[in-house]
Amino acid sequence: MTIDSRLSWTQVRDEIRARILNRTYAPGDKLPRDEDLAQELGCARTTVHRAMQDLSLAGLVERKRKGGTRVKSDPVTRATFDIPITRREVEQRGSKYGYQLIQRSVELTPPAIMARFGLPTAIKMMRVKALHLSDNRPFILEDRWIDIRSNPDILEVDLTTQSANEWLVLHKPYSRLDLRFYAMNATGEIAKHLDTPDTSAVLVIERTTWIGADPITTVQAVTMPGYQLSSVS
Amino acid sequence: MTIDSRLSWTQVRDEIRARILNRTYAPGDKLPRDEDLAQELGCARTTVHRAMQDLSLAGLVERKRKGGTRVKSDPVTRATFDIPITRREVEQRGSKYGYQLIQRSVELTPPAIMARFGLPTAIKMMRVKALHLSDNRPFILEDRWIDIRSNPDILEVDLTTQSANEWLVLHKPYSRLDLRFYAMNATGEIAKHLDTPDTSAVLVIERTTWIGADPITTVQAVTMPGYQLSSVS
DNA sequence: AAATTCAATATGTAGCTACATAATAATGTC
DNA sequence: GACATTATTATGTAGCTACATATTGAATTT
Repeated sequence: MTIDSRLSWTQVRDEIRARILNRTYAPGDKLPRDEDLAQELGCARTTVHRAMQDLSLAGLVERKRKGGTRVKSDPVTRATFDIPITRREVEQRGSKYGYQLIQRSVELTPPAIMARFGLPTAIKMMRVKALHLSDNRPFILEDRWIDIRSNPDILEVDLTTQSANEWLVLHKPYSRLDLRFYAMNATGEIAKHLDTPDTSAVLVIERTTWIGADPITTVQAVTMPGYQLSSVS
Repeated sequence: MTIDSRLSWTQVRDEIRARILNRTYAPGDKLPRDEDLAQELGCARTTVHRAMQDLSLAGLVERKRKGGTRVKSDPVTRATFDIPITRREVEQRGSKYGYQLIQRSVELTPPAIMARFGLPTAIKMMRVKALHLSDNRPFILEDRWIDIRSNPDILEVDLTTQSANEWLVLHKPYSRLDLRFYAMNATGEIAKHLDTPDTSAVLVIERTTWIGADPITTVQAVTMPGYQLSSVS
């Protein structure tokens, strides 16, 4: 867009955002209709619409058909995070990637895993424990459960050389994702695999995916001490 | 849109996504031009454009003017997180919110804080340590630095009753945000304030904001043991 | 008065045109 | 051949029209 021509949708968005932070439109208030704002700012309704969509995505406003647009009463900081494939993450840091399969079995899901998927009863799933290495040092320890009903082909994959992480991300689309982060003290077995002192604090990434209503996989990825996650710019 | 009429942009997006996961368009491949895809799928270029924008935002493809669209070679899991104002977070869990100011001073920024902002030299900033309580139990301990050049009015705010967290979020817009999560062992002073055994693992949220190139504030928020962050659906 | 129906309304979506912009490819000049 | 200039091309943006859809609120019926 040209600077001195009409307003671009980003400019409109910034103007509205400024007004919200100005208290011109206070938290909980109803904003003017798109069309009125468009007329006031001298642009088309589509432009205001685009701006509003962005603000809505950013969590600043809430829109409802007919109901109009209102400023969210409790502002939140919304940020995006990228969780790359572990191999790529290691390689992008300029380190050598390594992978070790620790365990591969078929087991009945314990209650904790059923809870993650929201399953009412226990079923048999494939369980894979593996260690990702960076320059031959432990990097991430993963404990994964895979639903063999929705992914029977995983049984054919050679998991001694290829990580289930990578195979699933590349071959299994998901429609729903739950990601959560928390801290824990590395206990006996985990501390041993990560080669770290007992009770050292580690960041855990828990990732569960479904396709439709069917579970695909859930992983608990325990990162090495000092690991840090940062938002995408 | 009507089901049996033309394709909606979400349908187009899903179709393209399916093809990417199908390996019809493999990682690194160049996708057809928007216009060609539009013709093939029987919709307008704008519709394909919208779909592509979404896929680009989701991190699945990369677009460049003239260069066209290509499938990102290393797929990532992208998720969004909301960091609410602490008071709201506590209240939404149905607990009573409490707040205690621990320290309020003006100090020269140590190297660690300069690094967070990318400052070349040390400057004087306001430092605020405070404890957020949930049902009278420690919930989050924050150690905050505020640039008094860009926020002189913070000096007038009574921080014994109102948290700087809330005041800043409500009154200070930011143009750039850096969020990072990591785990640490609660040390002496932190463990004491959080009323938790020494060395227990805690999740730390570090949040730094700028307006333009100017620093606004940076916080290290140490959460209580067991705290968990989860992605928005 | 309660329930149902229906009209009004604000946002959501699709398609079209026109032009802007950035990156590449082709061309011309020295 | 190296460099600068220009044309080409694919995506990005803005505006318009038309219609879809959800929700509110008024009108109507029971």
